[in-house]
Amino acid sequence: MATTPGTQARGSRSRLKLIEAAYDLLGEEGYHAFSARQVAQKAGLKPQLVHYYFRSMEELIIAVFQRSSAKYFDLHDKALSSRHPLRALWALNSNLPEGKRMTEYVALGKVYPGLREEMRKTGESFRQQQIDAMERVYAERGFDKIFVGPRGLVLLMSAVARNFVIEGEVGVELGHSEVRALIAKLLDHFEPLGDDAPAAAELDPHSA
Amino acid sequence: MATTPGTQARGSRSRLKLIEAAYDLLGEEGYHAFSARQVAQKAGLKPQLVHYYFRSMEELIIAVFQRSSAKYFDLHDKALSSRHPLRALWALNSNLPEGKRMTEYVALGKVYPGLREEMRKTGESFRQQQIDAMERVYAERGFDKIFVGPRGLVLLMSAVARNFVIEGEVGVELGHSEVRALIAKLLDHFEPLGDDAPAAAELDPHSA
DNA sequence: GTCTATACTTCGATAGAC
DNA sequence: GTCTATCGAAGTATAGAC
Repeated sequence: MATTPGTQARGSRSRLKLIEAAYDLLGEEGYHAFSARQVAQKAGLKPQLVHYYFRSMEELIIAVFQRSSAKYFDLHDKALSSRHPLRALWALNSNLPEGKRMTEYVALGKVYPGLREEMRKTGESFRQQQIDAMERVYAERGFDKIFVGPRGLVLLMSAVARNFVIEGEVGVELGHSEVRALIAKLLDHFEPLGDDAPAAAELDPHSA
Repeated sequence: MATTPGTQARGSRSRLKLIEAAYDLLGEEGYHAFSARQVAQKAGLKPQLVHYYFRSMEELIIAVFQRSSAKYFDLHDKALSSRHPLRALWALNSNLPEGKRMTEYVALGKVYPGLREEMRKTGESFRQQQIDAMERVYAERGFDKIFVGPRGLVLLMSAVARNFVIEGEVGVELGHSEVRALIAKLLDHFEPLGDDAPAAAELDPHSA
C-alpha cells in the first residue's frame, strides 16, 4: 500500500498545516466548511493528503479539537493562578473566537462520536480544575455563606459566558447589557481591583 | 413551468409531512441529517418533492423552525400565565427535545442566513415576553431588592437551562447536581408551592 | 400535485505511480 | 511524502411527462 494512512507521521509539516487550516476554518466558517477539500485548499495542499495523514475526518477533527484544548490549557492555567481568578476566568470563557469554535465542536460531536467523547473528557477535566481553583478562592476569602458554592459558581459563569457567545452569534442581545453590568458589579464586590493588582484589567471581555 | 416551486401550496398534505419529518429528524439525528434525501425518506416521499414545495433547503429549515416556534409559543404562553411562572419557565427551558433542536438551529444558522435572522427575531420576541411577565412577577411579589432584575433573571434562567442541555449532549455532568439543587432551593424560596397550587408539579425538568 | 429522469457538484476515501 | 486518477455515494436543484 503506497497510501498507508497512519498516525506515524505525527510531527509532519503538512500534517500540522492541515490541522491549523481546519482550526481556522472552523472559527471562520463553521462546521459546514469542515471537509477534506476545503481544509486542504486552505492549507494549500491536495485534498488526498488529508486521508494520508488522517484515517478519517473524525481523526482530523479530534486532532483539531486537541489543538484547541492545548491552546486553551495554557490560558486556563494562567487564569486560575492569576491574582484575579474570577475576572480572568470570566474573560477567558467570554473569548469569542474560541467560544464560536466550541459551538461548532458541539454540533460536530453528533456526527463524530470520538470527538464527543474527547470533548466530554476534556470538558470535565477543565471544569474539575476550575472547581479546585475556586475552592481555594472560597477558602482564602471566606466565601462561606454565598448563595452558591464553588462548583455552582464555576458552572454558572461558564453557562452565562457560553450563552453570550451563542446569542451573540444569532444576533439576540436583549438583556445582555444588564447581565454584563451585573457581572461587573459582582466581580467588583467579590474580587475588587486593588491599586496593587491591575494585572487583569486587559482581560476585560469587551476588549477581547 | 411544470415544476413551479412556490409558497402557494401552503396547506398541502405532503408539504406538512416534509416539515414534520425534518422536524423529527433534527431532534433525533441533528443538522447532519437535514438533507433533501433524508427528509424525504423519513416522510415517505420522493426527494424531488422537497424542491417542489420549497425553493431551497433554507426555505425548508425556516419552515421547520417556525413550526418549532409555533409549538413552543403555546407552552410558553401557558407557562408565563401560570400561577408558578418561574417554575414553569424553568421547566420549559429545560425541555430536552426542544433544547436539542435549538442547538441544531444555531449550527444551521451559520449556513442559512435567513434562518439566523428568523431566529434572532423570534428569540428576541420570546425574551421580551418573558421580561414582561417577569416584571409583573417582580411587581406583584415585591422582588425589589433581589441581586438581579427581571431582565437579568430571565436571561440567567435560559442561559443555565441551555447549558444543561448542551453539556448533557456532550456528556459533561460535573457540577450539574449542585446547580439543580440550588435552583430548586431558589424556586422554593421565591416561588413556594402552596397546597392550593400544585399545578406546576408535573413540569419539573427531571420528569421531562 | 406527483412522478421519472437527470444534471451538476461535493463528499469521503482508495489505488498506484513517482 | 506527495502526486494523478478515480470510485461510489450523497448533496442541491431542475426539466418535463402524467
